[in-house]
Amino acid sequence: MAEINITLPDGSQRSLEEGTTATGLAMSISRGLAKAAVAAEVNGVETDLGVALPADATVAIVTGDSDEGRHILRHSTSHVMAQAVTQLFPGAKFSIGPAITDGFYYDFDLPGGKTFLEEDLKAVEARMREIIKADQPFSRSEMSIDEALVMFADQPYKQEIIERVRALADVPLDPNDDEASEDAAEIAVGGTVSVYRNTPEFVDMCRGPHVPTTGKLGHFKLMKVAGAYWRGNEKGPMLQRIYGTAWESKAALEEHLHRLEEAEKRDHRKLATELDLLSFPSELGGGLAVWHPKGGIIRKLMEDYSRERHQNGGYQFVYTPHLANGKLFETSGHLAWYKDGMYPPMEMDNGTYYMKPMNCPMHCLIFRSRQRSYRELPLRLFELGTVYRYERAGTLHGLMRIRGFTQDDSHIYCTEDQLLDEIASLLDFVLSVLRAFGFNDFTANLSTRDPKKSVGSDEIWDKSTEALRVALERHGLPFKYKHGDAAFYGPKIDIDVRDAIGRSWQLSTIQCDFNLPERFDLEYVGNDNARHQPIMLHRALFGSVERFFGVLLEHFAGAFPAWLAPVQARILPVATAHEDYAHEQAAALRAAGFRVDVVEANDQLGKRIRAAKMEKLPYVLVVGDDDVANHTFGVNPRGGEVERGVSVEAFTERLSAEVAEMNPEIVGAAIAAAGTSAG
RNA sequence: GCCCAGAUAGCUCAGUCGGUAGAGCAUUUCACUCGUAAUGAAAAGGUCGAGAGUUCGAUUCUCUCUCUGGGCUCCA
Repeated sequence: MAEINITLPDGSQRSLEEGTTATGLAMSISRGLAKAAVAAEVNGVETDLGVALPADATVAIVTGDSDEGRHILRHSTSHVMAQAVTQLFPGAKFSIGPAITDGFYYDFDLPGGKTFLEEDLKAVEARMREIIKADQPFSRSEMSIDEALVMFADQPYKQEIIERVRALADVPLDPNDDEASEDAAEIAVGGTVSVYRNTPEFVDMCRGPHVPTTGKLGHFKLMKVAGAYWRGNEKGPMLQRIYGTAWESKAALEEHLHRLEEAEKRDHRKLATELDLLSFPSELGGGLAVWHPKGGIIRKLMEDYSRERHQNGGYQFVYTPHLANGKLFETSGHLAWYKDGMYPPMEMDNGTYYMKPMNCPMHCLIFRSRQRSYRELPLRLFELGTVYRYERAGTLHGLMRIRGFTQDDSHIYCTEDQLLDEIASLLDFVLSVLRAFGFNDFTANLSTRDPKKSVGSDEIWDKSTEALRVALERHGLPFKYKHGDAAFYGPKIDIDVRDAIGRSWQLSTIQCDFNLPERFDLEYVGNDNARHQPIMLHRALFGSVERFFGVLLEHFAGAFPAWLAPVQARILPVATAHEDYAHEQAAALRAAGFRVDVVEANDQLGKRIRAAKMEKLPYVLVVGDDDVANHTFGVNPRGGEVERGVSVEAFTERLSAEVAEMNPEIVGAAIAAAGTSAG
């Protein structure tokens, strides 16, 4: 019997009998590995375990607990779901069923326009478990495009995908290019179509690989049903999408479900209600919020901090109205590009007015209000500008997607020579402000031109994209490209931050704009006494104050750091006799610049402490006989141990330090104030 | 905008197979004055999201609208 040589990922070599499969290889290494294996990587290509290994190949066994392995488990589970659905709902048409983050989905079109109900999901899940128990093989075969069309004669969505394969057969596939290529790349291998058959009745087109048998699967849960457009096309048919999650073990599945519960607990909409921060009265209309006092104070602190930093950063403060004549947005081009996203026009005596959907055109008017010199550049205009956008009803989501919101918006006008330095220092500024709010993990995206949705010459786009790239590299911030993701007027850098439970949020943005200066005829007089067009940068750090607040709320799970907490300390007198002392100390702390309240002894102490803990206050101060006698507090910090007999001065200092730690610049003032009045 | 599911007291929810509703917490009052996560009692609190239809009668069934949730699409 001939032998073949296999190289393992660690570089070691093995001799195996010719015809040995990846499963055989895994078995020869260890039984445990064979059990955990879901696929193999042969010479860098993911392959089914059951394929005979070629000679002199480098082979890695893919196990279910790796990212690639989970991807295969999930995708295989989606096939099982499609089989279950076609069995339970004869005549069901199915389209695509990819693996996604944490799970998978499959899109279906049920006969007679039927939709899945909650009970249907349970039935599908039960049938899936039967299929898994039956340990059906996933057997691969390849066929020509014409054969595939016959095989899927009653599956119109599959037919459409096969036709795409045909159309793209001579074109090299670029999975990044568009969705069509992506589908085609999934199933096409060199002009043929590969399919996987589970039973004589059920076969699905797929490039693979898959687990060898359905018995390898099982740690899954169907999560929800949702509508989804075929091929993502709003004008196309609406399919029924079932989402599921799948993992390599029961423990991993449970951990995932637990994470979802934790995320739900810190949902900003839930916390906003529980902590009395803000609400969305239905009387106001969708996507519009009112801020209650406790949410209001946090917002004020965020805005104050932002203003302070901008003032120190060389920005100048401007204010602009919420309404403008439509001609302004015609000039800016926004009316042409985003009319559908703007509130309907108001006809008035001398024209048609619109709520402003952004601040930039007005800032351009400020720039243009008089002749500008190069000596003024870079000119940085800053405004907490409230804008109104008619977000489509189905897209609204708490504070994250809202119809009236406030941007911490700035427009920077500079010369071409200044551009790189300006962007690089802007990156420092952005990250420094984000760090003050407790974020430490950043990644950047560089969005490039979408030729179908953009204005301006290639030269200008190339130049500005290059400027952003160089600035990112010079700054050393790692970044990824998002091709075609830019706004119509120029490329942009987005900053994603990771929150306390690992979720990523897109917050800050820096955008290059060669378009508005042109449209508004902006110019400055250079040192050559000639007129030049400035370059314009748009940037926002929070993005929207509302959204940033929502992200903070979820990041801290409502337990705001001391500098942002609506109430920093609550004093609880043990009994009525200690109320005077409690009020005196509260007044002193307030005079020192802290936010402190008192809850009198009408309820039992334990109950009042519980209430304060539910409000997630940083400090609860209990005062009784000892404290009145010794000028002390019983300090009960959030998440810490109770300390009795802490002197008033020591506590004041501690709170000052804590506030200052998070926010060095603003809180300096509070420390100074505490130093003078607490002594 | 599209698909699906919802809307009952300030909050979280139960309930009415069609006969106008109930709990816990919160609120108010009274008693208790207490040293670190729920003292007891009482009261008050609802056009059962809005409008229309069916019906002797609608919070309940039907339709429309508004708002909300999960997705899709979109996101200057």
